[in-house]
Amino acid sequence: MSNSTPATIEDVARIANVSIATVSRAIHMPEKVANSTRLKVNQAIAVTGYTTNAMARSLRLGRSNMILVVAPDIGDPNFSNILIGLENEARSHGYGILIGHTQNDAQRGLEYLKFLNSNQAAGLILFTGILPFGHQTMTARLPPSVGVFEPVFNGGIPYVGVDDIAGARKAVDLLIAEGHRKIAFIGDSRTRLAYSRRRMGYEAGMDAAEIGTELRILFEGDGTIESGRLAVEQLFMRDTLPTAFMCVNDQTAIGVMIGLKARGYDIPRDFSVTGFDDVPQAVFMTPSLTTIRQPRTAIGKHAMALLLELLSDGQPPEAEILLLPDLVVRNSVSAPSRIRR
Amino acid sequence: MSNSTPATIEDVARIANVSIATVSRAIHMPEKVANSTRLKVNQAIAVTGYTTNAMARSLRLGRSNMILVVAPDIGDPNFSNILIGLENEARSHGYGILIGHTQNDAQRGLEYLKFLNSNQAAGLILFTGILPFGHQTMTARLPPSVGVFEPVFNGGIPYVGVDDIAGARKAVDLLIAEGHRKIAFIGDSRTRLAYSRRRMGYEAGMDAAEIGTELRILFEGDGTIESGRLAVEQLFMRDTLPTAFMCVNDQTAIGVMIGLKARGYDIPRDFSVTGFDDVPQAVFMTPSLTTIRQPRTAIGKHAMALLLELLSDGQPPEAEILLLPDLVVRNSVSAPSRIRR
DNA sequence: TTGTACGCGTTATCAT
DNA sequence: ATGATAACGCGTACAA
Repeated sequence: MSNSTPATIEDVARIANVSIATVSRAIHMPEKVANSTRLKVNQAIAVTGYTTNAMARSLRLGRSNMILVVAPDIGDPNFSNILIGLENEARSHGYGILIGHTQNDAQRGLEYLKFLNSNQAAGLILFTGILPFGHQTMTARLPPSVGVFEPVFNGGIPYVGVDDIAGARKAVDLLIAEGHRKIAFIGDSRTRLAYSRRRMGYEAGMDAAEIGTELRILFEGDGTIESGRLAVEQLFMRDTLPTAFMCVNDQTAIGVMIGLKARGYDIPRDFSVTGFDDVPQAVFMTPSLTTIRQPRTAIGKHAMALLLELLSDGQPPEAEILLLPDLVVRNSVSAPSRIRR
Repeated sequence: MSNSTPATIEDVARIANVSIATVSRAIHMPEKVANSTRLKVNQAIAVTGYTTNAMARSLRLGRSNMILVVAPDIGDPNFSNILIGLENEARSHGYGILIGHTQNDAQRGLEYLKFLNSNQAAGLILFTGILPFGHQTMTARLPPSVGVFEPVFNGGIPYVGVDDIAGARKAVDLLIAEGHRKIAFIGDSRTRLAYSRRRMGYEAGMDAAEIGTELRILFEGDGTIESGRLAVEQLFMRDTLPTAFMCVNDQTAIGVMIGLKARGYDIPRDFSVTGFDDVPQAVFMTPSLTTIRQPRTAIGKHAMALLLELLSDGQPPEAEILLLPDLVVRNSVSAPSRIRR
C-alpha cells in the first residue's frame, strides 16, 4: 500500500496482467476496454493506491490542469468570495487553481507571463481590466482567458460581471418607491466602467419615474470614503440638498454617512443613503446600509465555467455574461423627511 | 519570437551551437560552463524567448514547484491576508501556490490528498489543526507540511502562529493600566487551542497585578457573536458585573457590545470592551474596537519560509514559531466608571 | 569544458 | 480488445 515510492502505471499493469496501454485506456476511455479487463485493472489500482502522475500526464498532453487566477489585490474582500466560486467549479472538473497577485506591478506581471509560457497553466482568469504584463502583452501568446468584473482591454477576452445598470436601477427604484424625488447620485465616472454603468441605471430610473433633470444632482467623486464625505460638504455648501444619496459604491456611501452624521443628521430619518457592492462592513454600519449585493460566488462559478468551456470547445461561447445583482434592504432608507429643503 | 509553438531547450541549443546539456547547465549551474558559451546560450535564449517547460522539469526532478494551501474556508478574512504573505514568499523563491478549501468536508479533503499523491505539489500549508483527509490520514504520505495558526494534530508538523498568551496579556494590561480591576474574560476553551492560551494570558495579567480571583469573572462561550451577547445577559442576571469585558475574539466582543448597547449602556463610558484578532469590521464598530491584531501577512511569510526551508534542508528547523501580535488601541476602552456595581 | 544518451510516467499511434 | 513503442522536454551520469 504505502510504499516508499508512489505506484506507477506500470505497477498497475503488472499486477493486473495487462499492458500499460490498457491501464491508461481503462482509466480514460473505459468503454473501449472489456468489462473483465476493466475490473482487473480497477482492482490493481485499488491495491497499489495508484494515482496518475499529473506531471507526466501534462507533459504528454501538452497542457496542465491548472488555472491561473491573477488579481491586483488578493486581500480585497471581493476577491475571496469570488475565489470560492472559481475554486469549486474548477475542482469539480479536475482543475486546480493557482493564485497570483500583481499589486499593479508590471514586474510581477511579467513573472506570471513566464509562468504561463512555461505551460504551468492551461487558462487564465483576470481580475482587472488591463493585462498585467506591461508592454510585453502584445507579443504574448495568452492561453484561453476570462475576465472577472470588467472587460479586459485587449479584445476577444470574454468576461463575467454584474449587470450594473439593472442593479443601480433597483436602488433608484427603491428610493423612488419610498417617495424620494430629489435624489443625488454620488458617482465616479473615471475609475471603472462599471461605475459609469451604475450612473446609467440611475438616469434610467429617474427617466422612468419622469423626474426632471432639475431634481437630479450629480456629484463626481472617486469612489473612496473620503469622496463620499466630500460630496456631503459640497452639497451643503451649494445648498442643493437631496432627500436621498444614491452612491456608486459602498465606500462612497460610508463616506456620505460619516459626513451626514458629522453634521448631526439622522439616517434614515433626515436623509436616505444607498450603496452598491455589499462589502462585508455594510451590515455593521449604523444604520446598516441598504445596498446592491454582488453575487460574488456566482460570478466566480460562471467565470470558471466559461473558461472551461473555452478550454474544451476552443471558441468563446459568449463575450459577456452579466449577472443580476440583488437589492439588500437594510436600515439606511426610509421615506423622505418633511423638512423643507 | 512569438512562433506558434513555444521554444524548447533544443531550439536554444541549435541556435547557440551547443548541446542541450550545455544549455541546461548554463541555466542551472552557470559556473560550470565557459563564459563565452554561457553568453551564446543566453543570447539564444533571448532570441527564442525560451522558457523552461515546468511540466517536463518537474517530471524529471520528481517534484513540482507548487505549494498546496488548504483552508477550511477561503472566504475567511484572515485567510486572504495570510495568503498575501504566503504568495509573496513563495513566488520570490520560484514556487507557485495552489488553493484548496475543504469546507470541513472529508470528501473534498480526500481529493486534495490525491492531488498531493499525484505529485502536483511539493509542499503543504494547512490552515486547520486537523488534517482534512479523514481516516486515510494515517496511511498517507504527506509532503513537507507547515501549519498556520494552530499546531496540526499529527505530530512532527511545525507551525507558525501568534503568541496568544502575550497578546492577551497586552489586552489585560491595558485594561488594568486604565484602572480596571474587575475584569471579565469572555472565553471559549473548547474550539481552539489558541483560545485557551488567550485565557492564560488573562490569568497571567491578573496575577501580575495581584488581582484576586474574587474579582475575576469567567464566562464560557463559543466564540460567536451570539455567545458574546449571551454573556452580557447572564452576567446581568447573576448580578456580577465587571467594569470591563475582555473577549477571546472580536466576534465575541461584537456580541458583548450589542448586548451592552441593547441595555442602554454606553461604551466605553459604562463598560470597556476588548477583542482579539482585529477583524476588518472592528474599526467600523461604534465605538471602534480596541483589539489585538494578528500579524497576518507576517504569519504567511514565515510559514512559507519555514516550508521552503523544510523543502531544501529536509529537517524541520523549528517546531513552532510564535509571532508577537500588536495591541490596537481604539475607542472601546476607558477608565472604569464610578457607578457602583 | 562539453556532448551523448537514458529515463522520468504518460498517452497516442499503429499493429495484432 | 489489447499490446508494443514512440514521443512529450528536461536533467544528469558518464564519456570524451
